[in-house]
Amino acid sequence: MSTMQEVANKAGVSKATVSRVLSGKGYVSKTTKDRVYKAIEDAGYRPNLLARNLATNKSQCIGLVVTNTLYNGNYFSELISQAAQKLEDHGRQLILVDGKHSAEEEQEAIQFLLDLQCDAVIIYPRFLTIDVMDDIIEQYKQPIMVVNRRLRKNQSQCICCDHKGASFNATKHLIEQGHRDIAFITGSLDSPTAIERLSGYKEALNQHHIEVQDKLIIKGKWTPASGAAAIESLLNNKVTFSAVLASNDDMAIGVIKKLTEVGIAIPTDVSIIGFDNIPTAPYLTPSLSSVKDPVSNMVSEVINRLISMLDGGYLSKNNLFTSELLVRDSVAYGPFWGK
Amino acid sequence: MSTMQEVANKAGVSKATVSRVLSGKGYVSKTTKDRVYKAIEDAGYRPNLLARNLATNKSQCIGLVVTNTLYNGNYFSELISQAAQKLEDHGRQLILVDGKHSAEEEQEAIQFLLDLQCDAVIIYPRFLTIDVMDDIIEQYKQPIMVVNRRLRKNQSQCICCDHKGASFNATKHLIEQGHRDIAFITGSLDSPTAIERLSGYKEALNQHHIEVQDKLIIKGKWTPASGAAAIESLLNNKVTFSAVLASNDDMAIGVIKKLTEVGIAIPTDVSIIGFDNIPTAPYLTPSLSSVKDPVSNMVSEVINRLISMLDGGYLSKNNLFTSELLVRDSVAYGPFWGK
DNA sequence: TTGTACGCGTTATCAT
DNA sequence: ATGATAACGCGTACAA
Repeated sequence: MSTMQEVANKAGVSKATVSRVLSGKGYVSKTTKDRVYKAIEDAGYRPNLLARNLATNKSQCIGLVVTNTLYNGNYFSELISQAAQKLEDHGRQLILVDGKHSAEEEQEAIQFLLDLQCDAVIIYPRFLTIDVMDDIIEQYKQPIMVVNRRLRKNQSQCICCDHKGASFNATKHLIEQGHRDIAFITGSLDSPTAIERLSGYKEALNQHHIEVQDKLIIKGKWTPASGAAAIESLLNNKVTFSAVLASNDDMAIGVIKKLTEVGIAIPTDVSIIGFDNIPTAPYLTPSLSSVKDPVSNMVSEVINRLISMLDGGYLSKNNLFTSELLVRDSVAYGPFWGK
Repeated sequence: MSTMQEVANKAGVSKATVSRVLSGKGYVSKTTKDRVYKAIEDAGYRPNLLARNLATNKSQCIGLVVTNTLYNGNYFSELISQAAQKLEDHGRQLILVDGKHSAEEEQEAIQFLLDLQCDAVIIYPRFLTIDVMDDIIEQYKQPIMVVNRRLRKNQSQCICCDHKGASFNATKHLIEQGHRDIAFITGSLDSPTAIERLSGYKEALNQHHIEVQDKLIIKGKWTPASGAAAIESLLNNKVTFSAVLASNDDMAIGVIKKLTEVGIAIPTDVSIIGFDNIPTAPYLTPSLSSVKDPVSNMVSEVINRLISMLDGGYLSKNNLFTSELLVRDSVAYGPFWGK
């Protein structure tokens, strides 16, 4: 409301002095300091951060771009709360902006944050290609980090997860349990993550000399409804399967819902594994096994690295995080893996 | 990177002309316009939003403050995605900042957004008292709207929901189903919402001349774990109950988990209702009935009203939204309400 | 149609 | 220890 100049007038000093008091830099006598504090109080003065950031070329803000198509999943809250917490530890503010639902809009969101002079930007891309991101990174002076994509040129600016290996291991686990007809529900195939998970599944089958059957591979769209639809199409086509690997937990939940609806006992007849497991998942899907995606670790690492670029200090070189297969003890439905 | 002045030099014109080209305001000849566009392209120019906002005293940004203790619930994603979507429709950017986990920090978050000169701020408060919020609202020139709290002084700046009435109705429904011993699990009692829901429960019992039994009222903390713990203590103390009203769905999920663990058949032996139901809930808790909290409607209304204050146009006076009891058809577990 | 010059609210570099 | 004053990058009356 009131400006620094007005405070200065009230206190009978100059703008410069008020600024010194506020920043704590430079000498200023005890008495005038008190006068200034009082004037600030009286005026109800608040600094205009736009002006400050413009002058200092710093903002203490770090931007995060996420597509709103992710907002509805379990994944999102984990991502956001982790990022907010971690940045809070380093005295930074997180600014989340909506990446909306296209590559263009994701790019606009990034540029908005950069134009706002955020100190750094984190991208959790969904539609943007790595080439475009590589370009953007080189175009701007602010550090930009990409989560969950393997960049081509700026490899130190990204963190990713071995989705293929994770999927391979999950499939291998099912095979070792004796399964041969394993249905696979893909994510949206315009997503690299979905592709990697599919290829891990295929590779595991190949390595165990089990034929990859096209009819066992159904396209999903990450949502519970698409998981349910996928399993329904399998049933309608009378495809035989004894296990399901769904490309994320939401779809696995849809699968469980559909199977129970038609009277198929989950643990006895079919084994199911999902992906992306987050902390609250055990409550939502008590006996669904899942491959934990290391979001938290990745976000944490990304932020550590950004802070180190801004402040100096921390350094690490871990670019690739691994997933962990969580086989849950069954609770409500009996043992999942007991054949 | 490069400034408007540099673009102007490249194009052989003045800053003002570049500015005119960018804003589309004022006359500028076709030929120079083209020269300027080319210069902008060549320079890779991007406007500095800090400077622009400082000069215009507008930002096209609307801030939202939410405690990160909410980030992990289902509620949050619904809230955020709704807000982002709605603001997108009006050409505004949503900026989410972390309200962290105390009244002071919530207040700091608000002031941060205001200091950033956001055009308006939306608060979904968790710890802040209405008195403090009333003060803040009067202190700043930017419009501030509060969701889910009934302000004392600035009643037109808030939107809320009749939690008490909703809880009353849910309880009444259980009573009409023949239940007499209805356990109630509260939310964190430092939350007004939790208090209102508790009082609705009590009032419904009173109105039906059913004694309020203290041993049936257990304190929870909104989390699934606390719901499970609550039900466990009831069982340990051999308290008789035939229905459970949990103050949110997360706790209800914990209740279901615990009951199934100890071998109590949910639908046959006990009826359960939760609160806050969000769109994806049917997949998470297929047969849990729930009282739908009208978050979407409230957020939508708040944003409509803000936009109208900023742009003019829309007007509405609906300050109080009502909840709706959703009794689900059971799917996996048999009929919930069949006694 | 275009250019000049000032203001936005700070910080920071000089003198004093 | 304090006060002018020049940046910061942009918008905008006003003049030309």
